[in-house]
Amino acid sequence: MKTVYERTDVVPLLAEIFRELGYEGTSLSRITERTGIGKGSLYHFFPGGKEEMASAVIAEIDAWFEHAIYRPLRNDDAGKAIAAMWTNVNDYFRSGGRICLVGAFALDDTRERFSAAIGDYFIRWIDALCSALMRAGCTGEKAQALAEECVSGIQGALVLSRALGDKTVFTRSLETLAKRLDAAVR
Amino acid sequence: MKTVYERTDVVPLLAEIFRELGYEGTSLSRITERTGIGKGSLYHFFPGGKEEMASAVIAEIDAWFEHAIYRPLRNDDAGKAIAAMWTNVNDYFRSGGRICLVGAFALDDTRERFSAAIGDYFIRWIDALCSALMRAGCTGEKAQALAEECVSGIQGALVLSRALGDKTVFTRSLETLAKRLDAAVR
DNA sequence: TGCATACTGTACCTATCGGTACAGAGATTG
DNA sequence: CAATCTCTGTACCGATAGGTACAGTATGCA
Repeated sequence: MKTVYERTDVVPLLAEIFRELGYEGTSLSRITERTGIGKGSLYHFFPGGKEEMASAVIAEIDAWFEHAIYRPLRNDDAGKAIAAMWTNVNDYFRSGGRICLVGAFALDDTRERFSAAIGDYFIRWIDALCSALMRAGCTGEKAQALAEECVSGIQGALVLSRALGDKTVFTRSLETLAKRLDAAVR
Repeated sequence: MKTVYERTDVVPLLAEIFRELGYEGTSLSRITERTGIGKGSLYHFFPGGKEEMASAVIAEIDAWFEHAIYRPLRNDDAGKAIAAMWTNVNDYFRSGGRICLVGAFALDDTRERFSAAIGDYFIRWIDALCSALMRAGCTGEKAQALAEECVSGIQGALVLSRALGDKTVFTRSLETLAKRLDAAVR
């Protein structure tokens, strides 16, 4: 028996590996070892090699956030979209058990390879949240500051909860941030 | 002419390289390329190889924070120590131009190698800040939450400012956090 | 001055890195 | 059924990884 993959199947598997090992820490042999997918298949789907694999992963993550978080924040009822953001973020990051690939890539030299996509991911998150906050009654300045603080706070919470090996740090941080938005809006 | 190093001279040079390239991204040849220090010297100072180099770097960073930030927070006048923390943090991280090596190591698999030291660095920071806040009049619960929020917030600000390539994100975040502590204390 | 110690450069080792080439297997289509 | 297209496994490539061995050069101290 022999498993046949499509590109679509492979990207999420790659995502988990890049997330855990980082860009430099991810080797083709580790990918094969953990997924069973050989070089032949990998280079068939991603002729650009490792860099294209990571690019595809970032693009998929970006698309998920766009659909599940950014678009609702921009278009739907502000209060509901913000509430949905918190539950989606908590689920996506497995209550602190999963890190943010995009944030991790931003920290080291890997950033140079993907700086445009990395910047975009965060700027669009902040802009979308800012838009929701303004529709909910915040002034532009206040909304911008709060949005930045939330996105930054989520990243910090991921770092700290992983550093301490304590997921409750993440969930607690999320609650604090959510309350702060709530207080600013009502 | 020939430069002769001591271990003490080498550690800060290594620190900057690990910071920029990450643990996996740092190779011995890159170290030699950027410092002029050859393998002979490196393995003389660090017989345990790359892992011992990174360990030494973490230990030095930890010692710096202990001396410049944690100890004052625990022992000196609370208000002054907190104020000093903010300026020291801003200087140390070059207003967002430099990342936190310990936080970066926490994010990927590198964490497994240094988890004890990583956890320690953050737990001691939080404890020290918590102690200062309590001496300044906060209740234990409130102090703990604020301390966690500040340390986490600094990490998030580093991630976000680097992701956006915008140092003002970092300095602005620091100001917001500082004001929040100030408000809680007075 | 002589000797031990601290440091450095070079040559070399094996394992693995990312990447390429390509023939063959399976399914899809005419 | 034949031809085509998509996917896969294997064998390879040169380059570089981390690490070792060791002779040579400074340096500090008696």
